[in-house]
Amino acid sequence: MATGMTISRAAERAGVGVETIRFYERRGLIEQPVRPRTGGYRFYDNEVVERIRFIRQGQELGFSLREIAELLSLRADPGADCGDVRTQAVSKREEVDRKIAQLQHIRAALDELIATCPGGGALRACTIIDAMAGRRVTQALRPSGKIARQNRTTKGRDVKTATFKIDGMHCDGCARTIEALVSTEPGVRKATVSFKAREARILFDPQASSEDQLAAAIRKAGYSVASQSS
Amino acid sequence: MATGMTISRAAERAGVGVETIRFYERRGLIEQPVRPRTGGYRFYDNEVVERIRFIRQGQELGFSLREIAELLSLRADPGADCGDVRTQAVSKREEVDRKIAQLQHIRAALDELIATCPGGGALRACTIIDAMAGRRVTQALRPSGKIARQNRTTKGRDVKTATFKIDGMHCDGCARTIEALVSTEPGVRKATVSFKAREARILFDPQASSEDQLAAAIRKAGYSVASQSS
DNA sequence: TTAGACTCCGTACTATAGTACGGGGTCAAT
DNA sequence: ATTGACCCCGTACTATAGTACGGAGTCTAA
Repeated sequence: MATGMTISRAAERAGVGVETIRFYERRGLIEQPVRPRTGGYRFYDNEVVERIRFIRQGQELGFSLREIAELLSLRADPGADCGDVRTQAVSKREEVDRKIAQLQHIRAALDELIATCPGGGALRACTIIDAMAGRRVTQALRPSGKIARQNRTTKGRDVKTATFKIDGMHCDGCARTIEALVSTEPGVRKATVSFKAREARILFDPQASSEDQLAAAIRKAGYSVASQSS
Repeated sequence: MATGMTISRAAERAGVGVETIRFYERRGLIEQPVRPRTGGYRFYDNEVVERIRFIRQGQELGFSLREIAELLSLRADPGADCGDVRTQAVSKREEVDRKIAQLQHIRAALDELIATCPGGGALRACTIIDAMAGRRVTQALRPSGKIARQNRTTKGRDVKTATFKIDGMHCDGCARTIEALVSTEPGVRKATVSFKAREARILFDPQASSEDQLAAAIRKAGYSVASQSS
């Protein structure tokens, strides 16, 4: 393989600009390249291209140039203090593991979002934040319904039914989303939302909540409540 | 749970500065907080704290504020076409997968470095670059059994399963990388790569692609395909 | 040997993501 | 009512990571 290329060729191969290579050189991220004489052109080999690619990759993964420099300077030389290098490498590995775990978290949240969106998914994950929180706080109120309605025998219970006309739903998934979200409001016994009828029917305890509160909860999610009747 | 705190409390909880919150607000990353009157103090709830934490996390993982805003705006609700949100979420998930694969790659390289270091053994992997390169270049072409079967689904669409033996993978990250890359090829329905079995199983439409094309895609990434079905 | 492409170097400029400042307003406790 | 801590807003400054510029030097092929 032709080892030896000008700066522009190396830049092209690594997918960066010429100036970027010079910049990395100044920052000490890549060593001073070979040069025929002082003032002559720099010459690069594939190793440097590899190194630059690694730098870019590291940046995409959220490492700063300083951190990348640290990674690059980890070398298993005889002569360098192995224990020290090892310690550093282990701590870097921990950081990498942390990042992987966080990404897996986000990935799972996206999965949930994808499952929720096109209608059919019954989970109440409207945004990634919800989806991420949902998987931290264990599913306390799954739409299984039984547990949610368990502790109602304490007081003499009034039960009221509110019917809202809702605009802004785009699919059955939206209806499911609203159901889930309304169900988290205090005092709500049952929520049935129909996408087709553009209507929400909510069974709730008027001592724990009110039509206004429920409507506000629905509006907060970005839907508009056109009319409310009890 | 105390819902309602001043900006400094929210900043403290989220682990950022007060100015940062105002900055995110200006950038539209967090919504305008509730305020008693115009000119009054902002009031935040835990949701916002959660959101800010998510932003910071995203940054540590190499997402820009713009990208994070995109992630945050993915919501299964009105205003946006559900199909579109889904598409975006899927593409974000792909990006997350790519990052995870790269990190697993780096992780494996660090492992190698750690393993190499303290022993006085042969030090072939001196730096991470070496360790990373080492897991791409391996070249051991040895033909083994080729398995391919043609399937006809109920719709009459041709679906073929190709199984490749792959050499050169050094960790699970490599397997994820190949999966991701093969999935971008036209006509590919599903790609499953096992690091342990050194095997790729690809479900594809033979009218849109071919075994040769798929194998070429894998080779292009630096792995070697030991056997390929026809 | 000369034109044209490429490279050298230092310096200046840009984008992103905050951080700091300062003159004033708000709030809760004394 | 006053004080002191906190907050408001706009603007200015900083760090990181490049990018661009421009005049001069280098290479190479005709």
